[in-house]
Amino acid sequence: MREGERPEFAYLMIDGWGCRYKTLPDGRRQIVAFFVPGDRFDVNVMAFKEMDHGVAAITPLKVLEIDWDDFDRLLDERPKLARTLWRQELVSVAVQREWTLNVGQRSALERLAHILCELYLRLDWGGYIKNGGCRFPLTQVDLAEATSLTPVHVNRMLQELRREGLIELQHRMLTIPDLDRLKQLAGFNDHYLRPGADAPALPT
Amino acid sequence: MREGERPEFAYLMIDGWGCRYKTLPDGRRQIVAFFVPGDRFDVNVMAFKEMDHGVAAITPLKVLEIDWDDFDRLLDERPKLARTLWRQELVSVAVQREWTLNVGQRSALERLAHILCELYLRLDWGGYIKNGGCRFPLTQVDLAEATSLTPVHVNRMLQELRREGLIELQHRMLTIPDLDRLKQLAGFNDHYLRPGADAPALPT
DNA sequence: CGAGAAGTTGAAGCGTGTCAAATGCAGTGG
DNA sequence: CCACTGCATTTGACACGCTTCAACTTCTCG
Repeated sequence: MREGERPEFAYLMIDGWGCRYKTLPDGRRQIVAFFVPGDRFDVNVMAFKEMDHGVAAITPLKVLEIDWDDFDRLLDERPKLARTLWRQELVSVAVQREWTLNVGQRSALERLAHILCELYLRLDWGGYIKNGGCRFPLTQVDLAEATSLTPVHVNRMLQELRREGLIELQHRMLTIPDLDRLKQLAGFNDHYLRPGADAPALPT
Repeated sequence: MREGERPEFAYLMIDGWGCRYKTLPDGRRQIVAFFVPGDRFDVNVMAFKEMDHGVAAITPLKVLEIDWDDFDRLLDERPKLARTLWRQELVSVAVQREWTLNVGQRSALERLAHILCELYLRLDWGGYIKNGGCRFPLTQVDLAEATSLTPVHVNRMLQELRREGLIELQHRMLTIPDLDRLKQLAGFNDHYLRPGADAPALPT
């Protein structure tokens, strides 16, 4: 799905790795979010006449296509659905704010550490961590576009993380031996990912 | 309102300038969003047990405080309200994505130009531009925290924008003589701010 | 009129980008 | 099974945009 397009359906991400991205007129490209397996659900709807960003698959992607009219009917039939979607979107904004902070204030090393922490936790909560490791299909170019660094520099920083024993990453497999140390380095706090089960305001 | 707190009420921004910000453990600070007069409405709700970010006033702020129970009741009574809030939040994410792009990919000069375009348009739509100018209470430090630059560098870039005749900014007043040229420089596109009145998906 | 906040200036340093080439790896066809 | 191809990763040398630090000036407001 490209920037500027008007999507024909609403989409619900079911499985696979993907990303949202934005580009500048001259081609500079920023990945602004990832989908990973295990994400509860990421609804992709159009609030605009044109998409303000693009969506790309990283691995083959399983998505649910929903007709706009059906979607609309669903919202009418299930009065609580809109609230749930709203709440979901509140989480999305929180994540996006964290990303703004990430590229804005953290050093190259911290940025990578932070993104790895986030992805790792999301995969973990979805049950995708086995023996402390997981599939990790992102290339260094992907990581570069998500962290606003050059692929060359991502490479060097990953080497440093490996040297420090903070990550093992090879052949599209990622292991994090000591997540707490990595969180520490990244200044990572999982607040922003977890809509508290105990938040009183927004019953689903 | 501080990061980590649990707000007692829901808040609706009515008037005045304010910002949302996030900080790192060592004090580095990022402004992740501004409120400006004329914004249709910005609801401040808690989706988390703790706030993932702080909110600060820049000018005196007029806000509506809403009791959580009242808010909840309101959501029940007005089935379409949740949809509206959802839609509103979709705009917020879009704006936040643009900010991620801004600090991630644009040069210092472009970043400033972009943020000025955004604020100027939002003020304009709210009817706050008179004779091509408006009150502009942000300091260079504020702009620095929003653009992830140092105040010193913001200063130099603002001078360059002035030298090029792209902005006039003094005594807390901002004028943009030729918005199109500034947009051009910034790579600005207002897609992300305007939920199309003609978007079919999300009737309010 | 005085004091603190905001804005301005210059010189020097550093984190990350740029460029260019080499190496490794996976899939494909002969 | 191996040569071939294209993409991903790695390495080194050098460049530059932005930061840092520190001092000075100008505003704002009690």
